[in-house]
Amino acid sequence: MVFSTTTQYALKILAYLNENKEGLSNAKTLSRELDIPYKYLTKIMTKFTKNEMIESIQGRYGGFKLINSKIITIYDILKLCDGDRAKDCIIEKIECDEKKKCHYHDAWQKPKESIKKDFLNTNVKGFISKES
Amino acid sequence: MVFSTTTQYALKILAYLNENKEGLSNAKTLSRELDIPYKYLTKIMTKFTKNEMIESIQGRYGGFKLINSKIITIYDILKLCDGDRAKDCIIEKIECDEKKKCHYHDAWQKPKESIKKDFLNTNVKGFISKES
DNA sequence: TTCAAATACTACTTTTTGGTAGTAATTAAA
DNA sequence: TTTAATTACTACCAAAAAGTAGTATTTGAA
Ligand code: SF4
Ligand code: SF4
Repeated sequence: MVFSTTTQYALKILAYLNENKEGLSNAKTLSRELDIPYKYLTKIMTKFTKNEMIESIQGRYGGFKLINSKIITIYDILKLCDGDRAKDCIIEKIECDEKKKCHYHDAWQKPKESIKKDFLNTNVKGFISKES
Repeated sequence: MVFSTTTQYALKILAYLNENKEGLSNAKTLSRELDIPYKYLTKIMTKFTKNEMIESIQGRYGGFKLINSKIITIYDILKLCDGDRAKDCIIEKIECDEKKKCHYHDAWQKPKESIKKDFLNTNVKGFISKES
């Protein structure tokens, strides 16, 4: 179980933007402060912007900031960064239900629930759970 | 959060060997039954054998089987398959303690505990927890 | 209107992971 | 002792992720 480099970068970035809610953060600063390669960072930022995860202001004195009204969960980030790889199940058999479950299914349930509830399904800004 | 292809293969293999505790399972069968590329599988198996995770019998009528006395946890598999990538923390800041923790630390605790206790730290053969 | 500093875009290179190919070594039954 | 089926070894190839380079576009202040 692994968090991809890109996901780790993304989480760091969002945490930073959350700290700096009021102002704009520019790529140069983010790169320096978070120790992320500048060019790689800008690539990620553009993707975020396109997916309306954050807002970008172009031109001189531009930068990035969180969209105040928007709830972003860690799961949203995983999906965006890792795409298909971010799945709920370890083994990924095509057919499985209660009757025909794999060796790991039961052991996987508790961690899975905890991940979804406490971790994935919470807002990045301050961690207020989306539901329940 | 992602389980690498190799880890997924490994888990499937160990589950299969566990089903077939009595006999030997050979690479050809494992490859066919678990839908894992034959050559890639044999590569993994050799690594497992070298790390004494399983036992291999060479030559005709050979194959692989679990070592009865041995406890293998899912975490052992992760470490073997993913090496350095398998970590306990998402963000991997170098310096962090209770006083200086990152944005995600608290939200990460519960899932982390559950993963370690219920999932990672349990024996692959039937999931008897190693400790507590 | 000019210009400097910022994001956006396109294309490439490097590193890591996943997968293949071919051959050598091992083994037990015939 | 021969042989066929098996694991082990070495080397390579392909695909994906991570990182880099250069240029175009945008923007607000001077
Ligand atoms: S039985 Fe459960 S753990 Fe196993 S493959 Fe299906 S969903 Fe995943
Ligand atoms: S504070 Fe906790 S979650 Fe954050 S980097 Fe450190 S150990 Fe990881």
